[in-house]
Amino acid sequence: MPELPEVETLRRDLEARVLGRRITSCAVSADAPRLVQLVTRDEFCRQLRGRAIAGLRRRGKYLIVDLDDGRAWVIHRRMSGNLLYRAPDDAPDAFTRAVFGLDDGHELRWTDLRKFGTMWLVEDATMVMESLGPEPLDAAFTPGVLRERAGRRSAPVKAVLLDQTVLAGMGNLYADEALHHARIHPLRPANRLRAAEFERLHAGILAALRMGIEGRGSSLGTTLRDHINLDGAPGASQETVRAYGREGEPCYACGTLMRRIKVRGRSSVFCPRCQPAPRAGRGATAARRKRAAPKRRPA
DNA sequence: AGAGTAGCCTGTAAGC
DNA sequence: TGCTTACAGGCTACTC
Repeated sequence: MPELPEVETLRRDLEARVLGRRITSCAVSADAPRLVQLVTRDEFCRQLRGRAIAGLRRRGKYLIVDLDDGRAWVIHRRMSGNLLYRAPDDAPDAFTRAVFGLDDGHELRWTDLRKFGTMWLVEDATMVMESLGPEPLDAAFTPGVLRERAGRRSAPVKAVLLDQTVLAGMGNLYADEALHHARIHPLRPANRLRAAEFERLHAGILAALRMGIEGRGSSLGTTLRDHINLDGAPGASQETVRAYGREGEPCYACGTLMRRIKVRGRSSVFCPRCQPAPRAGRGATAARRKRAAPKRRPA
Protein backbone atom coordinates (compact mmCIF):
# COMPACT_ATOMS: atom_id res chain seq x y z
CA MET A 1 0.00 0.00 0.00
CA PRO A 2 1.21 3.48 -0.64
CA GLU A 3 3.37 4.78 2.17
CA LEU A 4 6.18 7.31 1.98
CA PRO A 5 8.42 5.30 -0.42
CA GLU A 6 5.55 4.60 -2.81
CA VAL A 7 4.50 8.26 -2.87
CA GLU A 8 8.11 9.40 -3.29
CA THR A 9 8.56 7.01 -6.22
CA LEU A 10 5.46 8.43 -7.86
CA ARG A 11 6.69 11.97 -7.24
CA ARG A 12 10.02 11.28 -8.93
CA ASP A 13 8.37 9.57 -11.89
CA LEU A 14 5.93 12.45 -12.32
CA GLU A 15 8.73 14.97 -12.14
CA ALA A 16 10.45 13.22 -15.04
CA ARG A 17 7.27 12.81 -17.08
CA VAL A 18 4.84 15.66 -16.56
CA LEU A 19 6.71 18.65 -15.11
CA GLY A 20 5.76 21.67 -17.21
CA ARG A 21 2.83 19.91 -18.88
CA ARG A 22 -0.52 21.64 -19.04
CA ILE A 23 -3.73 19.97 -17.94
CA THR A 24 -6.12 20.19 -20.87
CA SER A 25 -9.04 18.17 -19.59
CA CYS A 26 -10.41 16.77 -16.37
CA ALA A 27 -13.05 14.14 -15.75
CA VAL A 28 -13.95 12.74 -12.34
CA SER A 29 -16.32 9.79 -12.16
CA ALA A 30 -19.56 10.17 -10.26
CA ASP A 31 -18.66 6.74 -8.91
CA ALA A 32 -15.97 8.37 -6.75
CA PRO A 33 -18.01 10.71 -4.54
CA ARG A 34 -15.33 11.12 -1.88
CA LEU A 35 -12.38 11.69 -4.18
CA VAL A 36 -12.61 15.47 -4.49
CA GLN A 37 -12.65 17.35 -1.18
CA LEU A 38 -14.01 20.80 -0.31
CA VAL A 39 -15.54 21.60 -3.71
CA THR A 40 -17.76 19.82 -6.23
CA ARG A 41 -16.25 17.67 -8.98
CA ASP A 42 -17.29 20.26 -11.55
CA GLU A 43 -15.70 23.13 -9.69
CA PHE A 44 -12.55 21.07 -9.13
CA CYS A 45 -12.22 20.35 -12.84
CA ARG A 46 -13.03 23.93 -13.81
CA GLN A 47 -10.17 25.18 -11.64
CA LEU A 48 -7.71 22.50 -12.73
CA ARG A 49 -8.28 22.77 -16.47
CA GLY A 50 -5.73 24.96 -18.26
CA ARG A 51 -3.21 24.93 -15.42
CA ALA A 52 0.40 23.87 -15.95
CA ILE A 53 2.33 21.64 -13.57
CA ALA A 54 5.03 23.79 -12.00
CA GLY A 55 6.46 21.46 -9.38
CA LEU A 56 6.11 18.15 -7.60
CA ARG A 57 6.62 17.79 -3.88
CA ARG A 58 5.86 15.24 -1.21
CA ARG A 59 5.02 15.63 2.47
CA GLY A 60 4.55 12.38 4.35
CA LYS A 61 2.18 10.37 2.20
CA TYR A 62 0.76 13.45 0.49
CA LEU A 63 1.72 14.25 -3.09
CA ILE A 64 1.69 17.97 -3.85
CA VAL A 65 1.36 19.11 -7.45
CA ASP A 66 2.22 22.80 -7.62
CA LEU A 67 0.31 24.64 -10.33
CA ASP A 68 1.31 27.69 -12.36
CA ASP A 69 -1.30 29.86 -10.67
CA GLY A 70 0.31 29.30 -7.29
CA ARG A 71 -2.31 26.89 -6.10
CA ALA A 72 -1.66 23.28 -5.09
CA TRP A 73 -3.27 20.07 -6.24
CA VAL A 74 -2.87 17.76 -3.26
CA ILE A 75 -3.30 14.02 -3.67
CA HIS A 76 -3.46 11.30 -1.03
CA ARG A 77 -3.42 7.73 -2.34
CA ARG A 78 -4.63 6.15 0.91
CA MET A 79 -4.94 2.42 0.31
CA SER A 80 -5.13 1.77 -3.37
CA GLY A 81 -4.91 5.03 -5.29
CA ASN A 82 -2.59 4.98 -8.30
CA LEU A 83 -1.69 7.55 -10.91
CA LEU A 84 -0.87 6.17 -14.34
CA TYR A 85 0.68 7.92 -17.34
CA ARG A 86 -1.04 6.57 -20.43
CA ALA A 87 -1.78 7.31 -24.06
CA PRO A 88 -5.49 7.77 -24.75
CA ASP A 89 -5.67 4.63 -26.87
CA ASP A 90 -3.90 2.47 -24.28
CA ALA A 91 -6.05 -0.31 -22.89
CA PRO A 92 -8.40 0.86 -20.15
CA ASP A 93 -7.25 0.44 -16.56
CA ALA A 94 -9.48 -1.23 -14.01
CA PHE A 95 -10.98 1.01 -11.33
CA THR A 96 -10.25 4.25 -13.18
CA ARG A 97 -12.03 7.01 -11.24
CA ALA A 98 -10.63 10.13 -12.90
CA VAL A 99 -8.74 11.09 -16.06
CA PHE A 100 -6.60 14.21 -16.57
CA GLY A 101 -5.61 15.05 -20.13
CA LEU A 102 -2.17 16.59 -20.77
CA ASP A 103 -0.91 18.86 -23.53
CA ASP A 104 1.62 16.23 -24.65
CA GLY A 105 -1.25 14.04 -25.81
CA HIS A 106 -1.01 11.66 -22.87
CA GLU A 107 -3.28 11.42 -19.86
CA LEU A 108 -3.00 10.76 -16.17
CA ARG A 109 -5.43 8.12 -15.01
CA TRP A 110 -6.39 7.91 -11.36
CA THR A 111 -7.30 4.34 -10.42
CA ASP A 112 -8.50 3.42 -6.96
CA LEU A 113 -10.02 0.06 -6.11
CA ARG A 114 -11.21 1.02 -2.64
CA LYS A 115 -12.12 4.65 -3.35
CA PHE A 116 -10.36 5.88 -0.24
CA GLY A 117 -8.10 8.26 -2.14
CA THR A 118 -8.62 12.02 -1.82
CA MET A 119 -7.67 15.17 -3.71
CA TRP A 120 -7.77 18.83 -2.83
CA LEU A 121 -7.24 22.02 -4.80
CA VAL A 122 -6.06 24.65 -2.34
CA GLU A 123 -4.23 27.96 -2.06
CA ASP A 124 -1.72 26.51 0.35
CA ALA A 125 -0.95 22.81 0.59
CA THR A 126 -0.04 23.04 4.25
CA MET A 127 -3.67 23.67 5.19
CA VAL A 128 -4.43 20.06 4.29
CA MET A 129 -1.61 18.62 6.36
CA GLU A 130 -1.21 20.93 9.33
CA SER A 131 -0.85 18.26 11.98
CA LEU A 132 1.80 16.15 10.23
CA GLY A 133 4.91 15.27 12.17
CA PRO A 134 8.48 15.67 10.85
CA GLU A 135 9.75 14.24 7.59
CA PRO A 136 11.77 11.14 8.45
CA LEU A 137 14.26 11.62 5.61
CA ASP A 138 15.06 15.23 6.50
CA ALA A 139 18.41 15.84 8.15
CA ALA A 140 16.54 17.53 11.00
CA PHE A 141 14.97 14.22 11.95
CA THR A 142 17.38 12.79 14.50
CA PRO A 143 17.12 10.07 17.14
CA GLY A 144 16.62 12.88 19.65
CA VAL A 145 13.65 14.24 17.72
CA LEU A 146 12.12 10.77 17.53
CA ARG A 147 12.60 10.28 21.26
CA GLU A 148 11.15 13.69 22.01
CA ARG A 149 8.02 13.09 19.95
CA ALA A 150 7.39 9.40 20.65
CA GLY A 151 8.94 9.00 24.05
CA ARG A 152 6.06 10.42 26.06
CA ARG A 153 3.49 8.10 24.59
CA SER A 154 2.44 5.05 26.54
CA ALA A 155 0.85 3.39 23.51
CA PRO A 156 2.60 0.47 21.79
CA VAL A 157 5.55 1.74 19.77
CA LYS A 158 4.02 0.23 16.63
CA ALA A 159 0.91 2.37 17.07
CA VAL A 160 3.01 5.46 17.72
CA LEU A 161 5.01 4.92 14.53
CA LEU A 162 1.77 4.86 12.57
CA ASP A 163 0.61 8.15 14.11
CA GLN A 164 1.22 10.72 11.37
CA THR A 165 1.35 13.56 13.91
CA VAL A 166 4.39 11.91 15.51
CA LEU A 167 6.17 11.14 12.26
CA ALA A 168 4.97 11.57 8.69
CA GLY A 169 4.98 8.77 6.17
CA MET A 170 5.19 5.45 7.99
CA GLY A 171 2.53 2.84 7.26
CA ASN A 172 2.03 -0.71 8.39
CA LEU A 173 4.64 -2.30 6.16
CA TYR A 174 7.54 0.07 6.85
CA ALA A 175 6.69 0.25 10.56
CA ASP A 176 7.10 -3.51 10.83
CA GLU A 177 10.34 -3.28 8.87
CA ALA A 178 11.71 -0.50 11.06
CA LEU A 179 10.89 -2.38 14.27
CA HIS A 180 12.47 -5.58 13.01
CA HIS A 181 15.55 -3.70 11.96
CA ALA A 182 15.71 -2.08 15.40
CA ARG A 183 14.98 -5.38 17.19
CA ILE A 184 12.09 -3.83 19.11
CA HIS A 185 8.82 -5.65 19.84
CA PRO A 186 5.78 -3.84 18.42
CA LEU A 187 3.94 -3.90 21.76
CA ARG A 188 6.69 -2.16 23.73
CA PRO A 189 5.23 1.04 25.19
CA ALA A 190 6.99 3.89 23.39
CA ASN A 191 7.75 5.69 26.65
CA ARG A 192 9.64 2.68 27.97
CA LEU A 193 12.22 2.57 25.20
CA ARG A 194 15.77 3.38 26.21
CA ALA A 195 17.88 6.00 24.44
CA ALA A 196 19.87 3.30 22.66
CA GLU A 197 16.64 1.81 21.39
CA PHE A 198 15.52 5.14 19.97
CA GLU A 199 18.85 5.26 18.17
CA ARG A 200 18.19 1.85 16.68
CA LEU A 201 14.60 2.69 15.84
CA HIS A 202 15.67 5.87 14.08
CA ALA A 203 18.20 3.90 12.05
CA GLY A 204 15.55 1.28 11.32
CA ILE A 205 13.09 3.87 10.05
CA LEU A 206 15.67 5.35 7.68
CA ALA A 207 16.83 1.93 6.50
CA ALA A 208 13.29 0.74 5.85
CA LEU A 209 12.24 3.86 3.95
CA ARG A 210 15.42 3.97 1.88
CA MET A 211 15.04 0.30 1.03
CA GLY A 212 11.49 1.04 -0.12
CA ILE A 213 12.51 3.96 -2.31
CA GLU A 214 15.41 2.03 -3.86
CA GLY A 215 13.01 -0.75 -4.80
CA ARG A 216 10.56 1.76 -6.30
CA GLY A 217 8.01 0.90 -3.64
CA SER A 218 6.47 -2.29 -2.43
CA SER A 219 3.59 -3.88 -4.26
CA LEU A 220 2.79 -6.38 -1.55
CA GLY A 221 -0.91 -6.62 -1.03
CA THR A 222 -3.56 -9.12 -0.20
CA THR A 223 -5.76 -8.37 -3.16
CA LEU A 224 -4.71 -6.86 -6.41
CA ARG A 225 -1.46 -5.03 -6.11
CA ASP A 226 -2.38 -1.94 -4.17
CA HIS A 227 0.61 0.00 -5.38
CA ILE A 228 1.73 0.30 -8.97
CA ASN A 229 3.96 2.99 -10.37
CA LEU A 230 3.33 5.69 -12.96
CA ASP A 231 4.04 3.27 -15.81
CA GLY A 232 1.75 0.62 -14.34
CA ALA A 233 4.59 -1.63 -13.21
CA PRO A 234 4.76 -2.91 -9.64
CA GLY A 235 7.58 -1.94 -7.30
CA ALA A 236 10.18 -4.47 -6.28
CA SER A 237 10.86 -3.60 -2.66
CA GLN A 238 8.66 -6.43 -1.41
CA GLU A 239 11.54 -8.67 -2.42
CA THR A 240 13.68 -7.15 0.29
CA VAL A 241 10.97 -6.98 2.95
CA ARG A 242 12.08 -8.77 6.10
CA ALA A 243 9.02 -8.73 8.33
CA TYR A 244 5.74 -7.62 6.77
CA GLY A 245 3.70 -10.54 5.48
CA ARG A 246 6.30 -13.12 6.52
CA GLU A 247 4.36 -14.84 9.31
CA GLY A 248 5.53 -18.42 9.79
CA GLU A 249 8.67 -17.88 7.70
CA PRO A 250 12.16 -17.86 9.18
CA CYS A 251 13.65 -14.60 10.40
CA TYR A 252 16.49 -13.60 8.06
CA ALA A 253 18.61 -12.71 11.07
CA CYS A 254 18.20 -15.77 13.31
CA GLY A 255 15.99 -18.35 11.61
CA THR A 256 13.23 -18.24 14.24
CA LEU A 257 9.76 -18.40 12.73
CA MET A 258 8.16 -14.97 12.43
CA ARG A 259 4.97 -14.39 14.41
CA ARG A 260 1.95 -12.18 13.77
CA ILE A 261 -0.12 -10.30 16.33
CA LYS A 262 -2.69 -7.52 16.21
CA VAL A 263 -1.66 -4.11 17.44
CA ARG A 264 -4.47 -1.56 17.45
CA GLY A 265 -6.33 -3.66 14.93
CA ARG A 266 -3.36 -3.73 12.55
CA SER A 267 -1.47 -6.94 11.92
CA SER A 268 2.15 -6.84 12.98
CA VAL A 269 4.77 -9.40 12.05
CA PHE A 270 7.89 -9.72 14.17
CA CYS A 271 10.62 -12.14 15.21
CA PRO A 272 9.94 -13.40 18.75
CA ARG A 273 13.66 -13.90 19.32
CA CYS A 274 15.16 -10.74 17.82
CA GLN A 275 12.27 -8.59 19.11
CA PRO A 276 11.64 -9.76 22.69
CA ALA A 277 8.23 -9.08 24.24
CA PRO A 278 7.89 -6.37 26.88
CA ARG A 279 8.58 -7.90 30.27
CA ALA A 280 5.45 -6.87 32.15
CA GLY A 281 2.87 -6.73 29.39
CA ARG A 282 0.66 -3.71 29.66
CA GLY A 283 -1.54 -2.03 32.26
CA ALA A 284 -3.09 -4.62 34.58
CA THR A 285 -0.11 -6.92 34.46
CA ALA A 286 2.28 -4.15 35.33
CA ALA A 287 0.08 -2.99 38.21
CA ARG A 288 -0.15 -6.53 39.57
CA ARG A 289 3.61 -6.78 39.55
CA LYS A 290 3.97 -3.54 41.41
CA ARG A 291 1.62 -4.70 44.17
CA ALA A 292 3.35 -8.06 44.47
CA ALA A 293 6.73 -6.43 44.89
CA PRO A 294 6.13 -3.10 46.67
CA LYS A 295 9.73 -2.64 47.78
CA ARG A 296 11.54 -0.98 44.95
CA ARG A 297 15.18 -1.74 45.00
CA PRO A 298 17.43 1.21 44.16
CA ALA A 299 19.29 0.61 40.93
C1' DA B 1 -5.57 14.32 26.47
C1' DG B 2 -4.50 10.00 25.28
C1' DA B 3 -6.08 5.47 24.04
C1' DG B 4 -9.04 2.47 21.57
C1' DT B 5 -12.34 1.30 17.90
C1' DA B 6 -16.00 1.57 14.04
C1' DG B 7 -16.46 2.81 9.52
C1' DC B 8 -15.23 3.94 4.87
C1' DC B 9 -14.52 0.33 0.43
C1' DT B 10 -14.01 -3.82 -2.46
C1' DG B 11 -11.57 -7.95 -3.99
C1' DT B 12 -9.68 -12.15 -2.29
C1' DA B 13 -9.41 -16.22 0.49
C1' DA B 14 -10.98 -19.18 3.97
C1' DG B 15 -14.79 -21.66 6.16
C1' DC B 16 -19.12 -24.08 5.95
C1' DT C 1 -20.53 -25.21 -5.91
C1' DG C 2 -22.16 -21.20 -3.67
C1' DC C 3 -22.78 -18.56 0.10
C1' DT C 4 -20.98 -15.97 4.17
C1' DT C 5 -17.41 -14.05 6.78
C1' DA C 6 -12.94 -12.15 7.80
C1' DC C 7 -9.25 -9.58 6.24
C1' DA C 8 -6.26 -6.03 4.13
C1' DG C 9 -5.40 -0.89 5.81
C1' DG C 10 -4.77 5.13 5.90
C1' DC C 11 -7.35 8.02 8.02
C1' DT C 12 -11.34 10.39 10.45
C1' DA C 13 -14.84 10.52 13.77
C1' DC C 14 -16.34 8.91 17.64
C1' DT C 15 -16.46 7.05 22.64
C1' DC C 16 -14.34 6.19 27.03
